[in-house]
Formats: sequence, structure tokens, C-alpha cells
Amino acid sequence: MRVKEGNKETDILKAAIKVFAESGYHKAKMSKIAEVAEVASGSLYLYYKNKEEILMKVFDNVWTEIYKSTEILVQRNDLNSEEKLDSMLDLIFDTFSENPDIAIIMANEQKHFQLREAENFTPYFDKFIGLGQKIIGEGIKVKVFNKNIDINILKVFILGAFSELIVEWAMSKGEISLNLIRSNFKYLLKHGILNPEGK
Amino acid sequence: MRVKEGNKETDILKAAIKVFAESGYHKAKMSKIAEVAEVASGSLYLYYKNKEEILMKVFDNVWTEIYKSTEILVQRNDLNSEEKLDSMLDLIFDTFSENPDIAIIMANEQKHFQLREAENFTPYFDKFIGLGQKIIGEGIKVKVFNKNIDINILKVFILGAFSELIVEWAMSKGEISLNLIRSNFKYLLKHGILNPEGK
Amino acid sequence: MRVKEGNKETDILKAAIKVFAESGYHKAKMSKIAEVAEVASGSLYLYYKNKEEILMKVFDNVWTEIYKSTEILVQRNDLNSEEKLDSMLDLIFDTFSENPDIAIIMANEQKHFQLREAENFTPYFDKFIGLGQKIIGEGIKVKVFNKNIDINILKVFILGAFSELIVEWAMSKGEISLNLIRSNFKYLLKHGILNPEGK
Amino acid sequence: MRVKEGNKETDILKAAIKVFAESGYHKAKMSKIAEVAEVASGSLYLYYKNKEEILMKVFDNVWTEIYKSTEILVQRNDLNSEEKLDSMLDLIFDTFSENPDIAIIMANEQKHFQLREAENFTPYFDKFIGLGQKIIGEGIKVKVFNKNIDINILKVFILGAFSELIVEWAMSKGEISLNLIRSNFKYLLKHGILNPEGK
DNA sequence: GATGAATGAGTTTTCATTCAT
DNA sequence: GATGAATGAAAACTCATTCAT
Repeated sequence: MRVKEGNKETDILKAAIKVFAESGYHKAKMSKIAEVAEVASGSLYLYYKNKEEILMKVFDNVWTEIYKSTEILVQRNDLNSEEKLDSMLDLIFDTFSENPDIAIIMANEQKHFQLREAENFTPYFDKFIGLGQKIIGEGIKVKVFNKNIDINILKVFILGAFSELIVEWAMSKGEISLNLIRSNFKYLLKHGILNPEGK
Repeated sequence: MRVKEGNKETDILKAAIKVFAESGYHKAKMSKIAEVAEVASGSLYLYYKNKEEILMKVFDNVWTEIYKSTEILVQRNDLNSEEKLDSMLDLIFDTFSENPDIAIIMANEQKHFQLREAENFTPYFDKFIGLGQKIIGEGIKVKVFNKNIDINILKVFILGAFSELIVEWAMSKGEISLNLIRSNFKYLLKHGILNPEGK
Repeated sequence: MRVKEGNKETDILKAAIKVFAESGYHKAKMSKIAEVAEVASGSLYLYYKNKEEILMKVFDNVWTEIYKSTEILVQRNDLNSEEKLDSMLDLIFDTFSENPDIAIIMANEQKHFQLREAENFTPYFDKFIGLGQKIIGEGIKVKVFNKNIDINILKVFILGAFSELIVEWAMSKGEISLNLIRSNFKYLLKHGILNPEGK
Repeated sequence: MRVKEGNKETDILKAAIKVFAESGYHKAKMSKIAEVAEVASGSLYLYYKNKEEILMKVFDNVWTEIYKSTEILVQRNDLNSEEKLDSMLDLIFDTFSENPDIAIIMANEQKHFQLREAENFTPYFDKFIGLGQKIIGEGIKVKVFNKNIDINILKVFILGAFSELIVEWAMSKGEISLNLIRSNFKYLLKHGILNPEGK
């Protein structure tokens, strides 16, 4: 029999990530994904039920990975709250900077599907957000973080700033230094923009 | 004197904003926009060249308005840099909180069209961003804002955090207090999350 | 505005009848129906939800018409049972001989959809069968028809024989005399094949 | 000695009969046939050229068998015309009641392929019909059957009534008594529906 | 200007058939 | 012979846009 050559499932997913990032989900054509994956269009449906399922798989993969790493992080006793937040930010910076196309897809499509196709959207995004909240909550308890800040607002603040920055970086195709973005992001998040030395 | 109401061009734009916010641009049907605008579908094309042009007009309207108000703000002598930043943030908070559907559209669609249909995208967005940068730049010069922060990164940081927050609010249909969001946002932006009293 | 020219809904139905009769429902292409109806393919969907709905409409139309005429027939007091049966047979002979393509479609497709898409199948077929049974039942009561015959079996017997004959005629494109078929059918149904004069 | 069971060619045919009866030929999937036959889908093509050939084989098998048995019947000298007709009817009743799925397939698909794929359709159906005509023709000659009946019409009449009845029985999954159907069928065919005792 | 019926290009998806192993 | 992964042609259907009235 004809045996699976290489790994078509992965090839297709990689191709889809590329095409979705390039054209946006709605304008992306299945035929283009097939072409990039060097696979017949019918083969897409051997591995994925339909176009949406491919996208959902992209999100599921990243958020599952991020969630799992964060879970381990949360349980570490050798790190204080500030260090845990730092590590968590490094984690997502690393993940998306290794997969800039996924960052672009997340920024452009995630909200739409989270809102309007919630039942098919990976539960690991919300679970990850929950862990982030936990880290911050602990930081507040031990008075490292300001207790007057609304934690629900904070999480949205962080997520928004982060995803905009990572996409800006991804779109610039590396022209902007990721490390500069990362350090500025961390600094801003912790100290804000005011000149600490006063005017 | 009040301009006569029932202007079709405006009706269509309002209807489109509603429909785009509800379904997302790509899934929005022209026939639905026509229905909501209480206009025949053919009439849409009397006022707008095509579907995309309607969306572009939505963006052009908000960013032009925001740009113009910001321009006036920038020129005021009675405000220092921190006050100008505050006012600018109030400006966009006010604008989008009066038009939550536009906030949703901005969050979901703007990036796509900014990137991939740049030639049709309103120049007033970039012009507005320029003004924002100017305000901050001045603040740095007078040492109100921290000079070590990269201004390009900062603008993306602010924009990302802001739009995520405003959409969160818009999607929640008013369940979250806008004032709480605004004050937290301003505080975070200025002072960050660390407890100022130390641990 | 562009006003309905002619009657596209009817044009499409007529075209579909032709195409379904020619190729069979499953092999019939929507594009072919559109071509025959001299209409764009998209227009088909202005009048019918999908391919199946067109076919269902064909069945609904014939059986509704036949049912209504039979209903009137059943109520007549001037006819005895044998005459009513005769008239009913004439009715269906006339209907299908005026629409030979529908006869072909009925013979080839009806059973499939009756069985497997029962919820979309016209209720007027069963209602018509009910009236047929009523006529025969009355004939048995007044001893015109043989009381030993199972009426459920009889109705299937008649229906099967009739539809096979009408299709044979329709397929022959008029080579066989319809009147000959009709008289032989009536005779056989009443007297059977045995030579009445005995051997 | 029993022929070895588990013959793939036969397994496939049996599976196809089941699947065709269940879903109808056009909706039947080759993959489903393979699954039911417990065979790989590629193996279907080792034994049959394509989907249509499988169906054609189904028809060929029944009609060949029926033809051969009828041929023997025709040549018997110990039976008069009426008895021959009776036996022939028993023959087809027996054949299809032992293979109700084939009865269903015949009723739903035969006409389509007889008409539109005549060149691939088994010649044994027509040959069988020829024998049937011969039996009746002889019955007319010896004045057992009514000479005024058109023999071509009669054969269609019988075939239609029979196949509708056998399918009705097959679909009812045995709820209706086959013997009752058979006796009513024979009676109706010979004597018709009129009450022999007059009104 | 206004209408909405009509258009037809464009895309996803299915599934019979092939063929490398 | 047997397998089942891979293929790609084919077709239904959608919907932005046009245009006759």
C-alpha cells in the first residue's frame, strides 16, 4: 500500500499558517494551502474536517503549549511573583517570536473566532489566562504588585499590549529588535512611563 | 440648524457599522446592511463603490475626527505633557465608548486592512499616531516621561492595550465600568503594576 | 427597477422537469437546468432553496392537483363505485399523459425520496392514496368489488401497474397508443387475464 | 463440498447490495461498501471496474438466474398455461423474497440504468420478459387467457404491479405477509377486482 | 435617484478512482 | 493480490455587484 510519506498533517498545518498569515483567514484559499503544502486539495480533508478546523488547530497548538509551560512555571517555588511574571512574559515572547506567522494570525483572527465560534475554540487560551491571573493575584497578596489595580483589567491590558507589539515585530520581519521590545515591554508594565526621577 | 435626518449615506454607514460589528466584515452581507439601513441593496452602490469602501469610510471617519481633536489638543499651551497625554486618552476613550461598534470593528478588522489594503486606508490613523508620538516626545524632552523608553514601542504598547480594553468593554455591553477601565488604564500606563510602596 | 420578466419560477420548474426526466435527478446538473431555463445559475436559488426543493416542488404540484380533483370526484353522488374508480384512473392517466416527463420522474425518483426524505415529501400523495382506498372500500361495501381482496395490497397493485404503464408510454414517446393502454389497464384491473368464456 | 466462504468478490457484491438498498445507488459510497465487505476500498477495483459495474452485476445475477429457471419452466410439458404462469410468478416471488434488498434496488434503480446505460444492462432481463410473453401467448392460443388483451401491455402491467408489491413487502421488513400478497396478486391478475357474483 | 431581480465568478468540499508499497 | 493514502475533477451554492425599469 501507499504509506504516509513524510508528515502531511504537519505540512498542511505549516502551509496553512503561512497562508493565513499572508492573506488572512477569510481570503485564504484552500487550494493555496494545498499548493504550499505540496499536496492535492483533497488531501487537506483527509486530515482536517474543513478550513475552520485547520485554524482552530493552530490556536489549539499554541495555547496548549503555552498553557502547559505556564502551568509548570506557576508551580515553581524558587521564583517570586515578579520573576514568575517575567518568566511568563518571556514564555509568550519566545513562543510567538519563534512563530511570527502565528502571532499575526492570533492578532488578526483570534478575537473573531473566540467570540463567534466559541464552542470550537481551544479551552487552553482561557486556562492560560487563568494562570496569568493567578500569578498576578499572588503578587498582589505578597504586596509586590499594586493591590489597587483591577486584575481583570490588568490581564486585558497586558494581553492587548503584548499582542500588538509582537505583531508589530512580526510584520516588520525582524527590522525591530525583539529584545528591545521585550525589555521596554517589561519595563513599561512594571514602572509605567513617568520619569521615576520626577521632573 | 439640524441637518435633515434620514440621509441615506449616513443611514447606510450606521447600518454597516452595526452589521460589521455583529458578524465581522467578511461574513457581513451587503443585503443585510441594506436591510438594516432600510434601503434597497442597489442603493448601497449609489453612495459607496463597494463593500470595502464602506469599511474604509468607517475608519476614515473615526480617525479623522480623532486626529482633528488631537491636533487642537497638541497646540494648547495651557496643558503640560502629562495633561496632554491624559486628554488624548480621554479623547479616544470618549470617541470609542460613544461608538462601541466601531471599537469592535477597529479591533477585529483594522489590522487586516492597514496591512493588506494600505493604499485605501485612511491616512489619518498614521497622522494621529504621529501626534501621539509628538506629545510623548515633548514629555520626554521636559523630563516628565522616562527618556529610556523607545517611543515607537511605547505607541504600539498604548494602542494595543487601549484597543483590547475598549473592545472588552464594548463586548461586555456595559457590564464593566468604563470609568474603572479608564482610571486603571491611565494609572497602569503611568506607574506600572509594581507596588510603589515596595514590598 | 428590474421587474420580473415572464415567469422565471415556472420556467425553472419546467426546465428542471425536462432535465430530471432526461438524466435522472442525481445526474442532473443545476447548470444544465439553468441553461435550459435560459436563466443564470444563481437565479435558480432565488426561487428554490436547493436542487432537492425543485424536485419536491414537482411532486407537490402533481399530487396536490390530483388529490384535489379526486376529492371532488369522491363527493359526487351521481357516480357509483365502479364509475368513480374509472374516473379516478382517467384522472391520473390524463394528468401524467399530459406531463410525460413528470411520469418518468415519478417512476424513477419518487420512491427514493418518499422513503429517505419523507419529511420533505408532499403529504398530498398519501392523501390521494387515502381517497383511492376510500373509493374502493365503498365499492366493496356495496358488493361491486370483491370483498376478499386486501385493500392495502390492491392499492399497491394498482399504483405499480399504472406507473409502469405510464412510463412505458412516456418513454416510447407516443409510439404506443395511450388509449389502448388505458382500456387494457381498466379491463385487466376489473376482469383479470382469464378468458371469461372459460377454456 | 461447500465452496470456501469468504470469497472477496462475493463479499463485495453482498455488501454492495446492502449499501445500495440502504442509501440508493447514487448516495452509496464505495468506501461504505468496502467497509461492509471488510475489504480495503482499493480492492473493490480488483474485482469490479467501477461502481456501476457492481450494480450491473447485481442485476445480471438475478435476471440470469430467473431467466434460466423460467427457461426450464417453459419447456415443461406437464403444466398447462395457467400453471406455467403461476409457477413463473412463484419463481420471481421466491427469488426476490429471498433477496429483499435486491428487490429494493430493482425498484429504485433498474429503470434508470435500463434506459440510460442500456449497453451495459444485462440482456437476461429482456430475455426473461420474452419468456414471460411466450407463456402468456401460449395461454391465449389455447384460450385460457383472454385474447383481447394486448400482450405488450400485459407484461408491463404484471411487472409493475409485481415490483411495487415486492418492494412494499421488502420495505415493511416482513410486517406484511408475503403469502397474502402472493395470493392476492395471483387472484387479481386472473380475475380482477370485480365481485364475481355480480352486485 | 431608487429599486431588487438577475447575474456568474469564485470556492469549498466530496468521493470515485489510482497507485506506490 | 491487498492496502488505504493520495488524488483532482466535478458540482452545488453564495453573494457582491449590475442594470433594466
